[in-house]
Amino acid sequence: MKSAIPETGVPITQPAAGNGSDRQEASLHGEVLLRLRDYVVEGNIPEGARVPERQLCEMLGISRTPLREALKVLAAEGLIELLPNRGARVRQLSQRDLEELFDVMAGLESLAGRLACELITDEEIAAIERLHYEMYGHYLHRDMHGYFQINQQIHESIVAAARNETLKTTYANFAGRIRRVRYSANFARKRQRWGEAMREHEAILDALRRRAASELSDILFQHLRNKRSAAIDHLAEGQDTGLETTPQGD
Amino acid sequence: MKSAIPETGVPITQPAAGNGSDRQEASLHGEVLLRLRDYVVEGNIPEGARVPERQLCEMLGISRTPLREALKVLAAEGLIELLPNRGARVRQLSQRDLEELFDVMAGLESLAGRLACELITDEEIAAIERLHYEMYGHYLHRDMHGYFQINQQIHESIVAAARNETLKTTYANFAGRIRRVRYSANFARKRQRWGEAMREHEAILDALRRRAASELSDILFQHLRNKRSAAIDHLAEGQDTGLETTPQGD
DNA sequence: AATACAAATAATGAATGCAAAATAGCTTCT
DNA sequence: AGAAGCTATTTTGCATTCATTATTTGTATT
Repeated sequence: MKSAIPETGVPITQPAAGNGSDRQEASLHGEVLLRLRDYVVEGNIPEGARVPERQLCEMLGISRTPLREALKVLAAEGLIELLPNRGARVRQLSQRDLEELFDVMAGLESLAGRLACELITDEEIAAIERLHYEMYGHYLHRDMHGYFQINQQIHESIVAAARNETLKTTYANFAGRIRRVRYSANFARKRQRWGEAMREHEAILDALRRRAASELSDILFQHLRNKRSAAIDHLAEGQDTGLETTPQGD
Repeated sequence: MKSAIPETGVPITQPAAGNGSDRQEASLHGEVLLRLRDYVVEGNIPEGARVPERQLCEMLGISRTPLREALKVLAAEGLIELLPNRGARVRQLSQRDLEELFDVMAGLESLAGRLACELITDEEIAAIERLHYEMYGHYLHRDMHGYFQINQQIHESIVAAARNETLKTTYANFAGRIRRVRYSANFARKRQRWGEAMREHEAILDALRRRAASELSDILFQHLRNKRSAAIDHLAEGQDTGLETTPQGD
């Protein structure tokens, strides 16, 4: 058998030349790290599958040294795991792993809400309100995809309003780990749960307007907890196929 | 000038032989990573100072390849930073960085408390109570060091009671980043603040006994927030000397 | 004497090379 | 035919080497 990795190979020719998002890294290993991380997060390699060094080197047009450095970092981030003398594999998340990840995400968002209450401006709240109503529109039209997009933006806005770069980075890290599952989980959302989620979002907005830190913290945690349940349930159902059926549109 | 790094060099002769704590890593790079992390966390290299590859290679008795892999990981963890073509430096934390780190730690402990309320056993609570009274004894005897030790144990017990390995790992990561400062901050604790901290701990224990998740979450966050203030104030005072005077007993 | 310039030296970043381990393939034996 | 054992190939882990960039040292000039 060849390998399950699609050949999206675009060699790194111009290190850190204006390639879309302005991620800083000028060094080769930095470039490799960013590209590999995306590559894995986007689900280009099946869960549990080997991450073949040689093939990736060819794909990226580099030697093994910077690639291996990047792999070590990805392993530290929890995206892959390194088996001694047996190479790297895409980390397979057990149900328990997912529960833990969702809970930590819930804790981080809960913290973000708490901190946001301290310094958030009326303008920022207004912007979130606009997003909220936009999302409500998608809800009414039963447009799951649009809803999901705005939903993400709202949560990211709250994290941004916390004015804590460390928190933001950590949040992004965990978000990457569960991205595929999360997407899948949102599609699994039952109609009833969807309505609940909308109500929770209204409560979030309300608490935010009143800068009620503790209260917002509680609501956000519960909100994420409920998402967790939906996601876990969904996965438990489709356990056999695992994540391979996860939509990867974007 | 030679270098500011003390020669604690003990070459890695027996990879993962029973060297105290049972840290798994069998590979060389893993060994190096663990040792280097401790080396940096324990403050053997002054803040902002270069991390000389060659010297560390000699000290550890390895080549540059595994060392550089470890450096990449430490950079990802936030302990050091890599300047392009200019090597690694021990990350110097600005006051803002510290504020952010303390807040994230506060959020994580707050989360830990919330989760702990769900499944903590009476035995675990009893164990924390014992620690609490032991700590109270240190408080009465004005034994700052003993107090600090037990204090750490209590917070770690709460994190452990959350039954979330991901959280535990993340918590440990952040704890490592601010370890030196934290130690210093505890010594800076004024008598009045010390009394407050004891009362807060009593409230923590009370909420834990009642499994009052939201309440415990709030108390823990506030508790850590107050620690943050003490630490930041302390650092602001001794800004000139920086952290070099930090006691490093253990 | 101080500054600017230039060569020498050392450090970094990445590629290559080599030994050990794992996997695959083949043969042999029951 | 199937299992067990042995060899060949591949892959991994680390050391070494090479090119490039920074830093230091020395020299000349104002």
